[in-house]
Amino acid sequence: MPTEPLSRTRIVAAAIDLIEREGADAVSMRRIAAELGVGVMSLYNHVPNKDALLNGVAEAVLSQIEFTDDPDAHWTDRVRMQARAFRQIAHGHPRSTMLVVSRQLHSNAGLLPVERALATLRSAGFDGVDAVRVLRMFIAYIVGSLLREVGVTPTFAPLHRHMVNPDDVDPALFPEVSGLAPLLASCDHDAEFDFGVELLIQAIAVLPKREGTR
Amino acid sequence: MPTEPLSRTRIVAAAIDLIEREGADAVSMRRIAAELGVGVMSLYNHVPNKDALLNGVAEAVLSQIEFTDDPDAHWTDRVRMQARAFRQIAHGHPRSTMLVVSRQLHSNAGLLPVERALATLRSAGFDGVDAVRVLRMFIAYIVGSLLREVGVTPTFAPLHRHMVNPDDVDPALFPEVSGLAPLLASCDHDAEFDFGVELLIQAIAVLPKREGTR
DNA sequence: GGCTTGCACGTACGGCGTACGTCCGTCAAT
DNA sequence: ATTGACGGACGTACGCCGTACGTGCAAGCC
Repeated sequence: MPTEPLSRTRIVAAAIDLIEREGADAVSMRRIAAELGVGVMSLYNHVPNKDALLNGVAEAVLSQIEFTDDPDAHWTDRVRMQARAFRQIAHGHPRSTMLVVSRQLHSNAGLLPVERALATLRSAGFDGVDAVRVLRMFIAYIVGSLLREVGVTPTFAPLHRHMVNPDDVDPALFPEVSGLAPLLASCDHDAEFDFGVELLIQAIAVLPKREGTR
Repeated sequence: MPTEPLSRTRIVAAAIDLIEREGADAVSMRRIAAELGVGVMSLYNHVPNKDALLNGVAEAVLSQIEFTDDPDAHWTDRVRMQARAFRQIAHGHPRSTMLVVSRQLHSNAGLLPVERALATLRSAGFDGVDAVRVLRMFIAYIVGSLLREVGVTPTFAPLHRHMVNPDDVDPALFPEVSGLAPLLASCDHDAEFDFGVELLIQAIAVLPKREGTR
């Protein structure tokens, strides 16, 4: 049985699989090797160390997002589409999301979304300074939203679970929180995300545009 | 020499100190114990496990932020002030920031900022549903911004450092990125943060307000 | 004095990342 | 056909990690 030869790609795939099945904490070189039916140290023939492997995971996930950009559409639609495309990560690879947003990628995988976004914003008439500013703002919002969605950051209902009975929160100390507890306890991530995106788009749409494209 | 008795508070303080000095990776029970001149297992008399200790760190940092809320100020000013207060975390405890935003806190420490924010938004005339929505949106933006600021998330200039010469980015493939490289490479976090906050405030200020406060 | 209680501490176990050395199959040059 | 170099798979070993468990000691109570 000529088992498929080991390769960086296969290793990364196994890592992603493992993360999605058992969470990021379950990832160890030994575990991945076991998953592949291979000795631990064999991995190091294809990957310099664990950190690089995790970067590989982040890149792989990132490069899977499907940008279907229509250059003829209105720029607001294009921005909306790109934001949503990025959010696919949270759906397709929820437990890898943290990895994707928290690693500095020095490869082209990380540059493509940036390039697309900047092109869209420039085509909308923003100069370089504003395009970068707006992009950074969107990224901050999207990253924060994804983290909430995959449960890294709280909904900022610490009443997420675990304290179903709102007895734990003193209504005298926290009247608003306890009054709005039902609203805080549930979160429609789709709606929540879109609400923010629309608000942001609307906000930047009225941003005064300078002339000198520089 | 009656050395100060060990206590949860002292342990948490040592942990924060260690994180800020050497980064979150340097934190281990052994290391903290050594820092306190104490046996490793003594820590477990005051803290059930490492995870709980890290929660303690997050709570301690979170509860240090100074909210100076002026109920008479215009709500837009109050929102601005609260957003900035939260951002103090990144300044006062940069290397603990990740911990603060990524841990689900089931204590009052995490509820106080939420309570303040909700109260402010309600006083501005938002009903419960909108207040929660807007709050979530702000939190997402702030969390994302803080992570960028403390270097967890890239500026989304992967050209942050390490690739000073923009030869690594192919101008043919990434015209915008390479054209805007100087802008992407530097980031004035103060200005960037305020830009977003102002945009958000402005956006929600024009949000239609429903009547029925329910 | 005896007894309980609480805390500091040592030892030990299983798991981690990875440096290093070994072994073996393949293939080019002889 | 023989040899030699080479690349990849693997085992061993080291120094870390979190923490379960047991021991010993000092203070407070009867």
